[in-house]
Amino acid sequence: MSEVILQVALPSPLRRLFDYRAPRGIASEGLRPGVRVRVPFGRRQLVGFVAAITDQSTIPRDKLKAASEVLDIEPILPDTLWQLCRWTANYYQHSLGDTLSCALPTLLRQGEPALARQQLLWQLLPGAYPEHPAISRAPRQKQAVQILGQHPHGLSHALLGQWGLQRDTLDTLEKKGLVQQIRQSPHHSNEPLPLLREAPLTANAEQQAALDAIIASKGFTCWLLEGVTGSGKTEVYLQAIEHCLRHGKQALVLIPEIGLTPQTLERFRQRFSVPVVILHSGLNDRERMDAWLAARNGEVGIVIGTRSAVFTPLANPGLVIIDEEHDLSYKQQDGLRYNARDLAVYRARLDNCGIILGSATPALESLHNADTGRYQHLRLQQRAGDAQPPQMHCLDIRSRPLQGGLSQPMLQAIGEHLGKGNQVLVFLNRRGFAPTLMCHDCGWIAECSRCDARMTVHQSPTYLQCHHCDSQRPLDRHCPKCNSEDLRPVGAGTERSEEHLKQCFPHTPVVRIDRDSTSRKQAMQQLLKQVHAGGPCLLVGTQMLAKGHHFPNVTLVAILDADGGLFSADFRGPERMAQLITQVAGRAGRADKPGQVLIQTHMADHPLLLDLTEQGYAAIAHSELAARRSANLPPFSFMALLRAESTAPEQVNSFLEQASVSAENLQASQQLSVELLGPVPSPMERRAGRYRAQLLLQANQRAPLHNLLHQLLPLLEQAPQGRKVRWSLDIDPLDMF
DNA sequence: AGCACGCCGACT
DNA sequence: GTCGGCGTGCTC
Repeated sequence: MSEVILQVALPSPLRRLFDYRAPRGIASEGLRPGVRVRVPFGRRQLVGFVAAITDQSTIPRDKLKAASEVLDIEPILPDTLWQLCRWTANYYQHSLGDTLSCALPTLLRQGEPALARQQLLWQLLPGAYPEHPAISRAPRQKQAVQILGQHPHGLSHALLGQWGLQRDTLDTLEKKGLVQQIRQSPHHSNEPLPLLREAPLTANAEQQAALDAIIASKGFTCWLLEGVTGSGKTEVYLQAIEHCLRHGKQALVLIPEIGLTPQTLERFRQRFSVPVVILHSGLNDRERMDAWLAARNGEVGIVIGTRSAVFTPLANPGLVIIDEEHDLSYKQQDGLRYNARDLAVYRARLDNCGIILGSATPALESLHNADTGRYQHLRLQQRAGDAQPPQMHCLDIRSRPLQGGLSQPMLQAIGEHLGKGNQVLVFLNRRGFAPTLMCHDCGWIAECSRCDARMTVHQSPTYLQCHHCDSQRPLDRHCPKCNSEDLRPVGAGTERSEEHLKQCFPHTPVVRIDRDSTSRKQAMQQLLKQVHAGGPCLLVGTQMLAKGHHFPNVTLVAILDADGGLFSADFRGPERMAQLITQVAGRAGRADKPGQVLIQTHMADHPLLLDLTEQGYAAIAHSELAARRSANLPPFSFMALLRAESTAPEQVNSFLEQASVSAENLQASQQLSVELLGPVPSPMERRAGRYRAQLLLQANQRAPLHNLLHQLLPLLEQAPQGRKVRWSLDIDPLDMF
């Protein structure tokens, strides 16, 4: 007589399964892979996932515990999503249980039943009408019947309350047999609604060509929709979604973190009358679970969300859209370090549906995939309404004095645009007043005590802040080295540019948009109100300004510092710089007000800047890809980064050395196809009081890299050195810090 | 990761 | 005398 053994994936960093006996009194037929179980684990109870069911275990009988509870009748995830999670855990070398937990909303992770909260709705029964004799002398009841007659799907108490209708009115009607109460999940709709609330816009030739391609295809296809700013990518998304909905399928839309602007969402809700759920940070646990279940049960047509929404289950998946696919916020930077864009492509493959990656500045990885035919390349090069692309020029600031980060010619250009009643956007990717506080007598620089970094000067209130660990302290009054009192802020951040612009243009409102000025909720919307009013004004801000918003009255974009990207230690520096400048440039102008972009630089003849200003992003992307090819960098090779940190630098080194030796030994028996670079200290060796170093693994093919990692990770988990440091593995790292 | 067990310093 | 520091080991 064989026994039923459950192999359970648990929310723990341990990358293995744990065997349990079936709970007592549970028929084994009720147990299927994918159901949640509550199990005793050490001294606590955990919610795990049945990964497999067998009849034997390598664990001695007396050590096997019985699961305490089966939490689901059906597997909690549809099959393709279950497969996606398994693939994710394997690809990112992460515990399966942890991965599955990441994919579930908090309440389900904690073992709540997978049931949406039911809401009670009042509905008319047949035969109820306002002139019914039973209510002829009851105006309240008459009103209720009238209102309910207009809402055949039913109305909740809360909504009826808005008309001033009380519970007892409805109770009386129920007794008279005119209304009934029904239970329903909040997203449920029981009658087909008209699909569209608003007619689609007329697509131009390019948009139509893209749509034709998307609509014509069946099954899995990945499209790279490369559309310059203002070319109407969103309209293509909307019409592609419409097509998907018409076939009774659901659409999943991923947007970058900062892209969650009310404007974007409003556009979806305005166009479609089908239920749309938006998974945003404002939802509480219950609302999140309800939305998740509604998506899984096929009750909503469209799901919109950020990175983590890639794990939202859909009953009828039909289309996936990744907006601004190059955006870095699709990569999770801790724990399970997945890239939602890459996972979404794999998910679409599993679901056998289409996926659109949209961007004005596609990632080089995506362009390469389009070049090699893995993705279908669709281009939108025309701006709506015949608007001209902005004219870009470099402003050589070598040996020119800067005030508040601004050169004289830049100030002059700003003055000219303001003089014509237009708005100007000043972009500086550095918040605070000044990036450095320096002693004018001896050259001492204020540094962070916990990081290898300089303190940033902030003003009103005045203090020093480290932008790497957030530590703060008051400004020094004397130089600690030479006791001089002549300490000066050097360089300019957004606060200083704002201050200087206010002095230069005292009659023009200056609006600063950065993390500091928008930390309060709604502060951003408040600040932007003035800008959208349309009068002359100056906008100063960091990359927060580069995303999501459009400023039709801005005719000049002033980029104060383009040099950062040219010197960057990271090989992706130029790509990032080109994307950022192109994105900021795209914020400006409209058909009757063409935009101008001025870029301050010390390297006006740098080929990268020349290419960008004269030929645009596509040209840069091409030459950068060529450079990556010859340097054998991604996307022409594949990387994994093993990072370690600890307060004790020698333990960091000893762990990574051990890892390096293990990796070499593993390779000695095979061929040496994975290159090991390091261990080396991280570019910023000390951060928040911890020493950091890394070992880079690089290979020309994915397979050997992953084979090696597969064997290496168990060794690292066992290594005694690993217990003393914090370490993590980043597959396909996007930044090297 | 938790959570316990276990063996050495400053405190009511 | 105890409370508590975090090293080490285990979780089916």
